[in-house]
Amino acid sequence: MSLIQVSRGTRDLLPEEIQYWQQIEAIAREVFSRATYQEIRTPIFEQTDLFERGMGEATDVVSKEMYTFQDRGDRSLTLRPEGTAGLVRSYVQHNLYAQGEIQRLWYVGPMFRYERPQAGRQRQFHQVGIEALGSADPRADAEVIAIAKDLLNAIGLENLRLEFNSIGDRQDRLQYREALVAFLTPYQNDLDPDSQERLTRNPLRILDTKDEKTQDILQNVPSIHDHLSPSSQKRFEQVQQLLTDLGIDYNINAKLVRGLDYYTHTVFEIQSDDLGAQATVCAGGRYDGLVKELGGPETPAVGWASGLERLVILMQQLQPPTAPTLDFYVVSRGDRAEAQALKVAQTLRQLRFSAELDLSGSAFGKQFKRADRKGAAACLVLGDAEAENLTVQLKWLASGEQRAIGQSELPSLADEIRQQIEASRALPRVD
RNA sequence: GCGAGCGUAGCCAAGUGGUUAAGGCAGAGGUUUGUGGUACCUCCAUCCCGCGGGUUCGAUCCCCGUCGUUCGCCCCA
Repeated sequence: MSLIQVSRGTRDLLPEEIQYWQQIEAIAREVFSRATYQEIRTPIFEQTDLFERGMGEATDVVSKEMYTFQDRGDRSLTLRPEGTAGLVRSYVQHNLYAQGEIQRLWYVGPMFRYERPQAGRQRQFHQVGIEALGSADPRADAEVIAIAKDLLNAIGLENLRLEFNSIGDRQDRLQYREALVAFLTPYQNDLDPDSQERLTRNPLRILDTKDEKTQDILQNVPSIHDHLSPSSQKRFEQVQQLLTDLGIDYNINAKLVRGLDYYTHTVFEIQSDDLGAQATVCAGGRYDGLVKELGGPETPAVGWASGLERLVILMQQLQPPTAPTLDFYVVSRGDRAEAQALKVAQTLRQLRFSAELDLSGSAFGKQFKRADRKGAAACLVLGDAEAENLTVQLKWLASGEQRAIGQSELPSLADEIRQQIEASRALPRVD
């Protein structure tokens, strides 16, 4: 037997887990809309060029992690590895910049990277993110960070660290890059192999290596902060002040750089200790050059993305899954009764009760056993006698009390029954 | 792409180079053919221990490969 299973690095979200996803999505919607961010949905695949230009061809994501394919028209398409590039493409394509000085947008959806799966990392994974396009105001930086924190707190996560840094503008970074290479070149042969490779390709990335020997060498490395222009330095300080004013704790991390080329000035990560090796639950920063790079007008922007799988892992550590509540379990036996039971179940649902219909046709005893296991508040019972006179037995499972009511009485009794359901949930069961 | 561990029923899980591969949960049926939660009984891997190949008289157990998975590296959310 060769059963077809999910592809490597993808997985099914089964009902037991999905409640966490729905909870996060609901909270995100609420938090974002309160901050006047609007949802945007863009395609899951885009032209490959978009990501190459947007994220930088030398980045790992672009150079080795993209799901790229030719379609039947021989176009090179790529499953989006992140959300920002597509969102900015849409912003430019639809001239959203013409509609106002700032666009606040959010998105959620699947992203794809060809990587080796491990804890908190899938090939198809999901991100939720926000972007504020059109403002260079440091308050925009602080706002998006504050919203990230609001979201994570609303989900119930604590013990998170905000790592914060400025990597300046292009000029600052070019200068710093030279200084960095000048500093590291004498140690070239002592660096770990990856870092040696990066020395020519992307020296800033050496800073956040986990290799201990390389980190030792980096003890006295020149700081990016000494290479920020006065205006970059000022921005950096302003954002810090705003965060402090908001009561948001942060840790300035001069070695925090990010993997994508488009970042400028503010970069940050929010990390958790409870995730194994993949500590980052939310990351982002400012990207003042990206809109122009993708053919739009010079437009400053700032945003972040958060990995839903990682948020779900943390949530599952905090709250046990909750079973859905059930108002009614509809029990029936006999041809006429069974037919009426379906109608009764539909009536209950139209009256906005939850109701499960037992379809087994097994003995009443079995059906009650199931009702009990499902945690129903009450049963409606139909047998031959009830079918005959169009009644139904209403039985409360906690107390065992039972009375006959007419099937047509259900609508007029709905409010009373609803109150009793509330009450019965609060009561311990009677033996 | 690299390294290490793991792969026995729907789930958890014991086990052995050789007759019927423990146990638990879940599930089905029954004791209780119109009334539930406990208890008890029965059933639930008999081309079979991920798949393919090898060693062996004989492999679920040893070896190789492969796929999957877990954790880590790289990188990232």
